[in-house]
Amino acid sequence: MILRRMSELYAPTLKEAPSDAEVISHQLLIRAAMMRKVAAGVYSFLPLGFDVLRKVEQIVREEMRAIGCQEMIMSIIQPAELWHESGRWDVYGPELMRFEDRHGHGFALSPTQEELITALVRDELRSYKELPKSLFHIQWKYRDEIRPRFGLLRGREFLMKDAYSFHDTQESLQVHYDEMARAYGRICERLGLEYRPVEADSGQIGGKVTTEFMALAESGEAELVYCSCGFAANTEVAEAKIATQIYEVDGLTKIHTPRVATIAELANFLNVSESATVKALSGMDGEGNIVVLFVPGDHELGDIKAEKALPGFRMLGEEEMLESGLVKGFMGPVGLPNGVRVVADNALRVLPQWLIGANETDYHFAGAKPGVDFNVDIWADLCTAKSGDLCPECGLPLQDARGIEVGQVFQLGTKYSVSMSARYMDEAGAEQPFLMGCYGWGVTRSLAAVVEQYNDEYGIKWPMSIAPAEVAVIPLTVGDELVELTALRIANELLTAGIEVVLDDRDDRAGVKFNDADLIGWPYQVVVGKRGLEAGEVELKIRLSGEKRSLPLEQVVAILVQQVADERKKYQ
RNA sequence: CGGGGUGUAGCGCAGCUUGGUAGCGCAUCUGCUUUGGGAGCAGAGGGCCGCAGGUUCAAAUCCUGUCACCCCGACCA
Repeated sequence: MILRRMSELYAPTLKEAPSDAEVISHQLLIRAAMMRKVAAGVYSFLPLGFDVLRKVEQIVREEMRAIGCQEMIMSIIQPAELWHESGRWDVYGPELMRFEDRHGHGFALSPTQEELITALVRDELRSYKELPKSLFHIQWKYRDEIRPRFGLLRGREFLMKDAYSFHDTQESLQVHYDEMARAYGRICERLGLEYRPVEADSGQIGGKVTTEFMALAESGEAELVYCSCGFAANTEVAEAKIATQIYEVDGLTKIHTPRVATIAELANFLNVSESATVKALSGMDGEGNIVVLFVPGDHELGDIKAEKALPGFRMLGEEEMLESGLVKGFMGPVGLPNGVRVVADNALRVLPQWLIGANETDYHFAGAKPGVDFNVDIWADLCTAKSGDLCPECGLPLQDARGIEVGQVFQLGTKYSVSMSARYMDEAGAEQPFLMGCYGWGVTRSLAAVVEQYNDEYGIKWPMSIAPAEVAVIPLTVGDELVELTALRIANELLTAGIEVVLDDRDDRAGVKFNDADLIGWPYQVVVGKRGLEAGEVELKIRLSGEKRSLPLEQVVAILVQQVADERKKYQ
């Protein structure tokens, strides 16, 4: 190894963050000279950021290889035919970045790699004897996001590890899926991430069984609920038990509620909690039927759940509501226009009387009884879960958190192998479609997630496992030969001991070096100054804990070697 | 895509209402001083005021278009 010198390093740090950087990881990665913006959602990595990126990548690589997943690399450029074959050229939508070559042939920049890998193996992976097989690569991905934002957290270009596995039995797929999930847990731990594996929706990728790995962070775009028993799920899919309250009256009672058109107003008007009310929403299912959905008043309809219950579902606009004879703000299940279907959330099954709109402006009903005053056509799980709802597994109240999705594992089943005719020959000589799994990990995103969790007012506090260097040696008092030589000697001895060192030999004032060291986030900082040397000491600062202590000059290298070794172990 | 906002030096911003020589802080360069928490003084360089039209004697400023970037966005219950 060669000693890295700050005087030669291209690391232009900034005092101020660019005005377009909103979240802390975006601001600090720019300020600490880790990266620079190229276009909306597109970034270049500078030397420091590149080193971090490579380290994250290496951890992911090691964990994949450790479970027998083989590394390869596939092209970013994919021919349109493959996407036509899987049917996703039309389905994937504008997020797919498309282009044509000079002959007018269509191509896409890969947003994911199911098509390419399936095409790659289908002709040559032919026998059950060769299964299972698991392959991965780490490659740039392109998704033309509607609104790129939050720096690396939602970019249009991002580095991703994606792995694909091929199996002949569900048991084999399950075994590998579980191995992957455990490997993902280890990656989180080696990156120092506080995380939770959560139940999730499989979205555009398809498939049924899936788990998301969430790095906990306030800036995260995903909401999740979790329980002390270990249950955790994305609020989009969590099947929480929702408690409702009864607003009890004697028989169906019409209440005059002038200008009380919202749940908050209704609860306030009758002085009851929102959970004692029932909320109505109007929409249209995929076949064009008008539907009215009912959920507990203190809950929100979940898009994904609505889509699951009523494929093709969408909300009605105001004009459509008028045309359908629905009364905005006062909808209810009693006295709906003919042909309107009633869909209700499962939580309302146990509510014997509903407090609900009367389908008449300025009126509500109390005591509306399902099965008596009206009928429910479909019961379904419709609500987005939230804190206070009860755990579906143990019944305790759930807590909520926000998270950054850093990885997701899927059991795809035969979705792509069927659509793309990828088959093997089984023991009986019959052709069968592969059972497939796919497993994504966001490399650039997890780098940002680490910064979201490891920062303070001064800058980044890298976990040692991915810091751009383990120790920074900082000579103060420029021009003092003893200081400079001592710092150089310490740096070289550390280097010889196999430690990654950077020497801040810049001709700058102490304040500049201290501030840059904290901003960049070197885990260990060794300060060599004239004052300390006169007492035979140098100072060690540990960025993560903020601890500072003086060390005898002759012992500093030995102590650091031990400390670094201990710190490394925490991330193995 | 709809709504809102912003484009002026590498970065952060003022100037625009009321048209009249392009400004400030940081950064950069030179010199001197300074040197344990983002130095001081003196000097210097750096601008297609996003782009294209238009109005005007005159446009960073007013008008039209366009591009880029940023923020918000089912919500009737």
